[in-house]
Amino acid sequence: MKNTWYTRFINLFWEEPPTITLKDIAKEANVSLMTVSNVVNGNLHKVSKEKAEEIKHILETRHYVQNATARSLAKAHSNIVAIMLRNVRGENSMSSPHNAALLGEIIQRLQFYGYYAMINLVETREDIARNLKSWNARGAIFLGMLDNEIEQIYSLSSIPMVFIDSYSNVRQLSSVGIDDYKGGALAAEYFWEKGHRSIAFVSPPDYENSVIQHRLRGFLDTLERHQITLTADHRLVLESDVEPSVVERAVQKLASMRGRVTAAFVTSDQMAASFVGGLYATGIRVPEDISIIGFDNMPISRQTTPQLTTIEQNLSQKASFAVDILERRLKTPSAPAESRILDVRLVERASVIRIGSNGKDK
Amino acid sequence: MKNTWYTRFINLFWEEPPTITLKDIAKEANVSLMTVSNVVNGNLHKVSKEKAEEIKHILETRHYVQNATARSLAKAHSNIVAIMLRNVRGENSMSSPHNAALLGEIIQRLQFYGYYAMINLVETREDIARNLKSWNARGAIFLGMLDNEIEQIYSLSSIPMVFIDSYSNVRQLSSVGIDDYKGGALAAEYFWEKGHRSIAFVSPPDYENSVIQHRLRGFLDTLERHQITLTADHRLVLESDVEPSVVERAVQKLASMRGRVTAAFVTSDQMAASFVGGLYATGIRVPEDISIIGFDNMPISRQTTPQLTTIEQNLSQKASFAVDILERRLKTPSAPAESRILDVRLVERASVIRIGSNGKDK
DNA sequence: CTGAAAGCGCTTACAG
DNA sequence: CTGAAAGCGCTTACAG
Repeated sequence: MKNTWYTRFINLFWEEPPTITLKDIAKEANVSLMTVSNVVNGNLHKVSKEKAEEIKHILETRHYVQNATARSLAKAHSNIVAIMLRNVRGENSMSSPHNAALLGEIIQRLQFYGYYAMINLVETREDIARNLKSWNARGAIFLGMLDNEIEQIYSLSSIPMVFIDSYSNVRQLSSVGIDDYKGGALAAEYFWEKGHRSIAFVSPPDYENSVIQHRLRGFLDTLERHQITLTADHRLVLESDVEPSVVERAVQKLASMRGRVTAAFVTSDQMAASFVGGLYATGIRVPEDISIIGFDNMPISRQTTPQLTTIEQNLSQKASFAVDILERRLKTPSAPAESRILDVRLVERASVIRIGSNGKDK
Repeated sequence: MKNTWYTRFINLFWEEPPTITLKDIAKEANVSLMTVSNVVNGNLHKVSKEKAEEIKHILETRHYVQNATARSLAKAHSNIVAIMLRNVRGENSMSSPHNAALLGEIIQRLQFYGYYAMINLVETREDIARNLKSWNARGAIFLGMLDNEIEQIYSLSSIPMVFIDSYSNVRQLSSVGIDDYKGGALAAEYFWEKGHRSIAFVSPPDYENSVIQHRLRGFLDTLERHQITLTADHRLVLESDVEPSVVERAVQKLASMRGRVTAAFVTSDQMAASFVGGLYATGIRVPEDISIIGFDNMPISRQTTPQLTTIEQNLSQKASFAVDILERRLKTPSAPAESRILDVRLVERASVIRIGSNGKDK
């Protein structure tokens, strides 16, 4: 916007607080713009001590705030880290406590390093492309992208990226995830030990190489080792894990399997909690009639009655590892890709009961 | 970054996908940069139809993405809407399902209008000042700011702002909130009808003119009309509503009041759910021993056993009203400040029991 | 309908 | 240690 005579005129009445620029500070300090810039950016070895002090003082009294858009344009990159979260139209992916808490931790850590967090709820590949480029983001963090999307994403931009909860065959991928296979295995083994032989698996669709697929494999492999097979009708697939009506329907389905099924592994605490409540409403008690194991160890797993036995993962660690890896790659462009797989463990609470080997009694 | 001979040289090996600019497109289309700019920005009445089509085609095949930092610098404002969320150091304010779901809805609606959402977890006033200015944000949405902060925030910048869940005496304030007073009153009235006379109020601190204070007032006024007073020890204050240990301590406190208290109004479902689970663990049954009313009507209120009677508020409406008000003020700068207070209602479920007027029996 | 000029507020690269 | 020049990719304001 040019500073024409009439914009000045209007400002007289509008009382817009004037924007302070490097130039203003330079004039006031009787130095060049570059010297002020050096002070602002901490290149103090390029400025004499006295001048630096004086300039710092003026910067403070004038409440100078750097114009991030100008800086980004000149440097060809910004201090923005784009966070890409898959969103299904009409749903709210942040109503998942897992996603929400993870995002919160990520943003906090990003801010700690001085980055700005721009959140993009993405539905299409075009969304990703646009968001990745338009703000010259310094780096990007992806949540829950699928294998087949990752290669495409890589070709879109060469800024450092970290993928959370993604499996991929792409080499040189920086990623943070958990041992989903083990999580599934742990649940299966625990059910087995407690005498369960007829078990259900409840989850969103197990897309190729997805988190869910790995949990399912760990679960199936372990059951198989114990000569148990999971029949097709014991596999409940929820198209949405946040839509109440979808979850409710699955609860009814499981309720109808009473007697034929003694236990169910539900791949999130959020869903598992709905199952506990929902089953109770239909007269089925957890764990007396059906035992349940959840996933995540979110606060909600302690708010149900009975409290949920669940697979624990460390969310805040997942978040900080992701940001730390990104930060290393941003600081030193030659830094290699890093991947971290966090461990999981089973937290024993009250939603699983021991039954006789005939699959009926306590 | 200047395009010197050696940066070109390096690029030869780096294979950075080249950034396409207006200039590149202009050259390819044999028109001036301005004509391309007009097409990109939809000022089609300034361009002949044939040229427009041709340029559009080139834009597409070249995957042109506008450089938002350059645009923002030239226009003196960006398409970013800053979302300010109060955060307490060491806690994660997004682990509150209410905040998380609200944020998700806001971001979705912001994206619908073509804005970018930058999330700022703010701890100090300096955080707000910096975040408000540095990106030339087009507008800002504040969550849960207190009365005494709002005036200061106003003086920081004159971009359009909308406050969610804030009470303030500042005139010309655009805000969206709910009828907190009524929410408190509804809970008190319901307890009264069900025969409860000795009631507790559980919440975070009731800062001056805060959401909590208004709920408390509605609650107290209603009890008073029925000649009931809430004694000081029946007022449980939680310094944090997300820290499990803090909530746990409050649960113990309420448990110790068994017999002296027959009901408790807990100002969020999240906390209320912890109370239901926590009390059960100490052998106190809800609602038989203590009745509970929550607030928000979040999914969790249906996942507890018993399901929570709660005060419902419409989160997605709160979010879209906030964004819509902001959008109107952005489109037409002369648009007046708007405030909306959403209604609340009591959702009756199973966490409150009727007791005899002597305060003991069913 | 089209375009050349100046400017947004900063940084890089270089000369003193 | 300091600063004048050129440039980042766009827009505004204006002349044709």
